[in-house]
Formats: sequence, structure tokens, C-alpha cells
Amino acid sequence: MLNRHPDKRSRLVDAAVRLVHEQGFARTTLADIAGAAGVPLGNVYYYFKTKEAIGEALVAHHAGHYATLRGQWNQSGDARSRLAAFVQMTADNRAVLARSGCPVGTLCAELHKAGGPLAEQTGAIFTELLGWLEEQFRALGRDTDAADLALHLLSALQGVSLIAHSLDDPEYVDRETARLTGWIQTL
Amino acid sequence: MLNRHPDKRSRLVDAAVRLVHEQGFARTTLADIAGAAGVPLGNVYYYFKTKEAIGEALVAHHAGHYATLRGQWNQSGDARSRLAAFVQMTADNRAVLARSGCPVGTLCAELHKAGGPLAEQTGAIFTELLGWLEEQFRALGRDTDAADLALHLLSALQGVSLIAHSLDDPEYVDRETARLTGWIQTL
DNA sequence: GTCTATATGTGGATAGAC
DNA sequence: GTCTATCCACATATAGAC
Repeated sequence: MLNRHPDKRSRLVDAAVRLVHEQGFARTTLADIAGAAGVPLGNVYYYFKTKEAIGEALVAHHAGHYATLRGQWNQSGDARSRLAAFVQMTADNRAVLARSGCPVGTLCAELHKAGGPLAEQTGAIFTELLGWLEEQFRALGRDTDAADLALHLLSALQGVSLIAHSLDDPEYVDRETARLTGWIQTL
Repeated sequence: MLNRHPDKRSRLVDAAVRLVHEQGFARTTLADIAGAAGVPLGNVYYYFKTKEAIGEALVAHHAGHYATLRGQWNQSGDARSRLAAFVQMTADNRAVLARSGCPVGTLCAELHKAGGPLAEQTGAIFTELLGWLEEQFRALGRDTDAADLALHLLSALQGVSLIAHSLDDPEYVDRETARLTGWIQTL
């Protein structure tokens, strides 16, 4: 990625990230993205050969975002506080989650029904997250069941995001994250 | 619902349920549904005024399906065994869940991004399920936190369905349902 | 009630001037 | 590199014969 077109290209990606989160990938048209980014429709194809190419940039954006967060969390605190920070991030996003769901979770669900290479790339974000969570649980001395605990935590957060989104009520996020935060303290 | 056209209409709904689960609602065309049901495209509009009307029938189908299951579970066993049966149903569906996700969860996610009245109708399935789960936990003597336990259980199951679907691996379902089954026994 | 043919709208993608 | 105009495929929906 030589990034020779920082302005327009990143504006297009930013617009795509926001619109796809709100409307879904299929429902978001190139005209929507171009309009939101202030770029004429035809010019989009100079930066992205196809709509799927925008999808790839989108997935890369989310993957990079979570990689950055993990890097920050790895800099400070112990494993328990890192897990708490992860849960707290979900709690802080209660309003957005109720309105549009988890950006990664909803994208995974949609792209996997469509099939194709994009689906696997999105799923990889979960794999990376599960790996990082497993490391934290292992650091807490849960060597034997670290992977299961990681799966349980991510499942609960993804599930409550889906439910809060489906019922359009951020209170579900509050209740489940409160429970998970307490659970982490008992480990 | 007078159900004066049992054959073709129910064939169309059955085909829609299957195809929408596999492909998503937006990606499933009326031609797909008509073809799978062995009905000419134009004739679909005699039974359903619009595509959204098919969506309503679809949601009603799922709502009815879960209502029937709850009715069966309510007939036998105690609350703990009912909760175990609910989790076991997810475990038994591991292969389908990994391939296409939870029919209700994926439908909720997709329809809620599209907006409109269908979104609320689908979400109501979750509300009904949460209510039933809450009753079971209350029957176990968890009066104060029954609603939170219900939310936790449904979140974990919906979340692991999403993860297993995103990573196309039924083993995630096995691991999380095993944990949840054990958890229920401790309550 | 059933089915064929088609109208209508939309969205991804391209041509080609500048 | 940029932008306008347009092509083309496809999906919902309708018209109208039978």
C-alpha cells in the first residue's frame, strides 16, 4: 500500500466504514459512499477497481483498528485490567451498538452469507481477537481452559451486541457488560 | 389467516425460509424462491403482494416455530432440564449454525439495518424467548437476577452462533454449549 | 387462479473527454 | 488524475391473456 492518494482514498474508506456499519454492505451503494466522501461517482473507480475492493479496504480498516487497540492495551496494566478494558469498550459503545450493532459482527454475518474471499478476511478479525483474549486468560493462570474462556467472553459480547441491536435498546449492553466485568474480577 | 391456499403458499414460505437462511433476505430473489418452490415467478404475487409480505410470513414462521418448541418444553421436566434442552438444541444444530448462522439472529441483524416494520417483528422473537428463559430461571429460585441470567444465556448462544458462522467451524458451538450446559447444572 | 411477457427502477461498472 | 454520461444486468412488480 503506497498510499499515494491519502486524501480522497481515506475519505472514501471512512465514508464506507460509517455507511456500511449503518446500512450494511449490500444496501450501501457506491453512489452513497461517493456522495458522503464528496467524490464524483465515476472517480471512485480510480481508487477501487470494484465494490469488493472497497470491502477489502473496509475489513483491513477494522482489522487495523483492533490491532492498534490491542497494542495499546498490551502497553499497560495486567491481564485482568486488559480484559476489563476490552469489556468496558463495549459498554462505552452502548448507544452505537444498539443502533447499528457491532461493526465487525454485523459485517461478518452479512459477508458470510454472500460468500467469497471477503468473508474469510472478516472472520480473521475474530480469530486474532480470540488469540489475544486467550493470552490474557493464560496470563491469569488459566492454562487449561484459556481458549474456552476467550470464546465465552467474545460470544457474550457479540451476542449482546446482536440482541441490543435487534431490540434497539442499549440497556441490554449495560446489563451483560456489568455481569462480565464482575465475572472477570472473580477469575 | 384463512389459509385457503395451503399447498403453494406453504411451499413458497418453506422455500423462502431455507433460502433466506442460506443467502440472506436481500440476496434471495423472488425468482429464487419461486424456482425452489416450483411456482412460476408471476404467480408469486397472487400469494404475496410484495417481497416484504414474504418477509412477514417468514418471521411469523420462525416465531411460530419457537412458540411450538416452548410449548413442548413446558409440557415436561423441570426448569433446569428445560434450559438444558434449549442449549442442547443449539448444540444439535452445530453443522447448520456453522454454515448459515442462527436463522433468527442473522435475520434480525439484516432486517434491522434495512429498517422498517419487519425489523421490530423479528426482534419480538428475542423478546419472547427472553421472557420464557426468565421464567425458567425464576423457577430455579433466581428471582432477583432471572432477567440477567436469561440475557446472558441468550447472548452466549447467539454470540457463539455468529462466531461459528463467521469462522465456519462447528467446534466453537460444541465448546460454548458444553460450558453453558455445565453452568446450568450449577444453578 | 395461473402463467408469460414486460415495464420500471436501480446499481455496478465503463467509455472517453478533459 | 478527474469527472460526465451512459451501458448493461438484474430484481421487483405489473399487465393482461388464458
